Amino acid sequence: MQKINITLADGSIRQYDHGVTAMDVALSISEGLARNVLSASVDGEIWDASRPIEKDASVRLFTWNDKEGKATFWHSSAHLMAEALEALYPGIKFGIGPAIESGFYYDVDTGSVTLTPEDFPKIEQKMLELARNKSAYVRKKVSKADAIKYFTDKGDEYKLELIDGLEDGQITFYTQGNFTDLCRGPHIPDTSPIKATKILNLAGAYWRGDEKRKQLTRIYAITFPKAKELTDYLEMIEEAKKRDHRKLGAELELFMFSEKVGQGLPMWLPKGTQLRERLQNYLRAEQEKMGYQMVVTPHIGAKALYVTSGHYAKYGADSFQPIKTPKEGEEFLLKPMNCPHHCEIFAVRPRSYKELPLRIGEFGTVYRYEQSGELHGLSRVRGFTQDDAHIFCTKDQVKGEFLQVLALTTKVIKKMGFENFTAQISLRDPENPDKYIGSDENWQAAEQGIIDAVSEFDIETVTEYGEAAFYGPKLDFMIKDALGRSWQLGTIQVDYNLPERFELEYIGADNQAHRPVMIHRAPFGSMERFISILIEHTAGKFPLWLTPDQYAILPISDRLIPYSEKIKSILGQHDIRGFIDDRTESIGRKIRDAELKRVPLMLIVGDKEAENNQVSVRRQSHGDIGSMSINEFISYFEQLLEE
RNA sequence: GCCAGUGUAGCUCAGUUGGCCAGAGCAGCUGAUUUGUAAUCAGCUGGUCGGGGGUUCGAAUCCCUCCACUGGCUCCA
Repeated sequence: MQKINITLADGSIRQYDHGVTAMDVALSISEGLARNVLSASVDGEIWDASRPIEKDASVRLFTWNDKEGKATFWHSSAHLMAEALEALYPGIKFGIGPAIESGFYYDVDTGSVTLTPEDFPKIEQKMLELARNKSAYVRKKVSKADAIKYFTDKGDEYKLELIDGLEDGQITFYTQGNFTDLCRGPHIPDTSPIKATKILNLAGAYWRGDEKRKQLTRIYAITFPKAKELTDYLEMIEEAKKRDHRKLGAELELFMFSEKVGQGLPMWLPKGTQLRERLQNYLRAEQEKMGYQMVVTPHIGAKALYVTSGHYAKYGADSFQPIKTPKEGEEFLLKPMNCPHHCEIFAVRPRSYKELPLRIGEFGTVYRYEQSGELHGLSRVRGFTQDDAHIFCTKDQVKGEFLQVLALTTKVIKKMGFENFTAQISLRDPENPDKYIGSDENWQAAEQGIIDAVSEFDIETVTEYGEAAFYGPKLDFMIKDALGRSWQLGTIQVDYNLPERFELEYIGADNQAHRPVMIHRAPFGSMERFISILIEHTAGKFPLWLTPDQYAILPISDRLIPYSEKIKSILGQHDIRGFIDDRTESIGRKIRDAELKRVPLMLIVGDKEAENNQVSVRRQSHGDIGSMSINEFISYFEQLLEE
């Protein structure tokens, strides 16, 4: 028997018989490992653990603890769900059924039947019942003709369309139990590890993502190898619901919406406004240290401005339509972007190279028409404020400026308590050049500028093609919140195009006119979206420096109100802000309400404290800290502020 | 915008197959209580049941339509 060399993840090389499977390899290492292997990669390609390896290869084994192992597990679960659906709803047709970040979905055409959440338990039961059969996932190569015949007989036009796009000789089917699917694989060895399952929700999804085509029913679900993991997952979902910024925003009176004002138009209540302005003040101060200058521009601009910038051609039809002056009929647009205004500020007078880089910042409120179905709390709205700035610089300065923005952004994100973040480099889609404006040379220069700058900065990056803005490539910051969910935050964009469109120039040292480069950047992205993420990340327990009320003084009885006022005034002199709960309520009640309002520090004052010039300190979600003098409290506070 | 779902008091929710003046808790108001580390007690106020139209002797309940919200899809300068 011919032998082949298998290189394992730890770099060791072992010899096996020709045709060995990853499962055999695992078994040769340990039985426990073999039990847990879900899939493998062979020379970087994800394979079934049961697929024979026919040449020297480097093999990695994936279990539930690997991202790849989970993906295989969920993909196989999608097939299991499909089998269950076919058993319960004969004639059902299938679109695609991939694994996603948490779980999987299958797009199905149920014909005349409409699925509802009441159907979920029976689908779940059927899945578990089928899983217990320990059906193997069997891979089979099929010819294109046979594949077409199979799905023609079955009457599944979606699969036929998928097959149409595949090459003969590359088509594989997978069968488990009574269900056969067109599938590239890989799959887990058999259905038995699928021990817990939950159908999560239903949604409409266009076939192949095309809104002109038929809408299928997308069934989202998740499965686990252990029942406990499902319970934990469902608890996490519950926790996420509790932290939902729409719920907390209303409870903490941060912001509101009103039907009368209009969809997607948030209004900031006093507490939310405090929070937001504190964030802005912080960012403004950081930016001013870095040489930014603030400006203010109007909320509307002449239509011609956006024709010049190219935004009108690109988005005009899908925007709020122009408003007109009553007599002259001149057209103005609600400002969807600040950059054209800032370009005009640059052009206010001839600029010298000595002024560059010129960093123009604005907390600019913009209005964008978002489709009604897109609106979501504060994270997707029609009127929002960007923490925007545009840096006008020379080509030689781009890298340095980009690095400065990277430094600013990471500093700000860390200050907000996010530890876990990565950068996504968003480049052009090489297959769709028409989506973009500007010359190839400019794009190349801009893309290379980003890549060069980021390579010098210590940050984990991923590159995505087709995610660039229409006028230039971007670097987007992705953060992970306390529940492990990913969010896109701020962005940095290098732009050679707008300066050209606005014919911006500066006079160089050579006394010649040159075109500046523009960097667009917004560390938070928008105040609205950022605050929505911050609320969910902190569950409403904002950092002490940022929170609207830092303390609540809770007098035990009404006669302690004068003493409470004295404390409040002393704390005010130290820039410590808060309020007195002067209601005639029990102390238990006042504590409960302050806890629910997420007030970080509660100062309970009774006769004892008043006699000794003390306060009894209680920390939100920590409990009783003990009594201390007012000065001691101030140092305690300042110490907490440092943390 | 599309698919599915939801819409009862400021909030959370009850309201059997259509049938007396639509209910509760919390919040609010009034009064009493002056309280020691997560809800003091009592009374009261509050709803054209999302808007409009229809079916019916009778609609919160059934139908149509519009609006908003929720979960997705598509989109995101």
